[in-house]
Amino acid sequence: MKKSDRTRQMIIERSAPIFNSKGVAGTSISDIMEATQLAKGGVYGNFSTKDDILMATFDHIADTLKEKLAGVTAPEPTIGGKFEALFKFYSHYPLNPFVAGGCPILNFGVDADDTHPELRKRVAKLIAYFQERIEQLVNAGIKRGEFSADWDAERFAVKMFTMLEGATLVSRVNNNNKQMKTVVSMLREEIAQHTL
Amino acid sequence: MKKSDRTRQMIIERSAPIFNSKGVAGTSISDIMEATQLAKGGVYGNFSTKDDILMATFDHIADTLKEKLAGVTAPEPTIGGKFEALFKFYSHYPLNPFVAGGCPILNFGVDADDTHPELRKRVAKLIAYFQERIEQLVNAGIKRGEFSADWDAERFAVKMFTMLEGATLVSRVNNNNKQMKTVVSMLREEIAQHTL
DNA sequence: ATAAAATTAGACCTATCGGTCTAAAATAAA
DNA sequence: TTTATTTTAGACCGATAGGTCTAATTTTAT
Repeated sequence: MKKSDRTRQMIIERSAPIFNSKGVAGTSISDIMEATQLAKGGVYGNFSTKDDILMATFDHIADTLKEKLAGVTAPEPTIGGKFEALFKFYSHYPLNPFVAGGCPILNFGVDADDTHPELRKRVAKLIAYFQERIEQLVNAGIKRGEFSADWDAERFAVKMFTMLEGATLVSRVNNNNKQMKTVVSMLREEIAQHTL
Repeated sequence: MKKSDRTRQMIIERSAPIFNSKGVAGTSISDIMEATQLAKGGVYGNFSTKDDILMATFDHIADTLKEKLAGVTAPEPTIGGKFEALFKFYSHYPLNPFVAGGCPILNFGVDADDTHPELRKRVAKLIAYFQERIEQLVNAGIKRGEFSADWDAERFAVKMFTMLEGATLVSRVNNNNKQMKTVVSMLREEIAQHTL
């Protein structure tokens, strides 16, 4: 592996928490220079524009999110267990996110919707990915005989995802995980109602 | 009323959609100069800093939101009717918000949580206000005999608020109200389940 | 109508923005 | 180890950022 590949990756990793905390417009190249301990030439030798860094960073964050959440559910043998693992994790997610600054879907989604069509599309794809995973989980649970067959997986995916994102917003603004815990407990109930 | 009061108000009103769309860091004084057709002196004669404009603008947006939502529910005599009016309204809210740029709670909340403690607190107050209003609505419905007495108003307020905010995020990122409509239909069901 | 007060235009200030470029330094190939 | 290549530092660029200040204009009160 070439040196520049490692440097590129280092820049991406250190830019992630900055973009995620301060937003796209709020993040400057000098923020990135400081975080990476590189001079301007070091940064622009690996990326052509700030937007180039942004997009590469978002893609990296998206991959990280997918991996980490897969890691949360993977050890559990049952679908119910996988949901429970997700809930345990989400209970403290708003104040302990993977990437400093909170949920990247929330942050980049809000940032991009009026200002950056290409980024907006990538956030949309990431949302679709997570909602599909929830849906697949429910359907797998039905097939395995854990959940009742009449449960509407798509609607539950929408409910769970919107509640978790909304609770992340509220919990971060309140600097307090209380409402996320309330949301998780309600989602748990809903799963229990459909568990055979 | 003094001239400066009117000018101040005009600056606030025209700054609102800019801050709400482009974010705090993404909004420049020259954006505000262009929107108000004022020169620099005209802006800084009425506000001392950009942050001063921001805070006054947020307070104005908060008042607008409270008034507009009160206006949606006011004409309905029953609590069920008030919820139904809210749902009708929210069904197309993400792509037709009061203030251009989407839901200010979402936008300013995400913007402020890591960067602006004072603004963060004001967003928290606004969230609390809306959640309390939902709670009061449920409790009023119980007292009026519309809803079953065992319904937990506080938990429903958290569920409804987080779902609506999450659905606003998703709908704006998708540029499509579909998931908001799904969320509204699920909230309708939940209300129906508690309606006597 | 006039004088006093409030308001505004716009030149100006320094700092920082994103980005370019070249010479030096570090790396990789021979 | 020498050479060719890649990578980096940092001076430099024009544009724009937020903010100040003064002279001129507009409002308001008399």
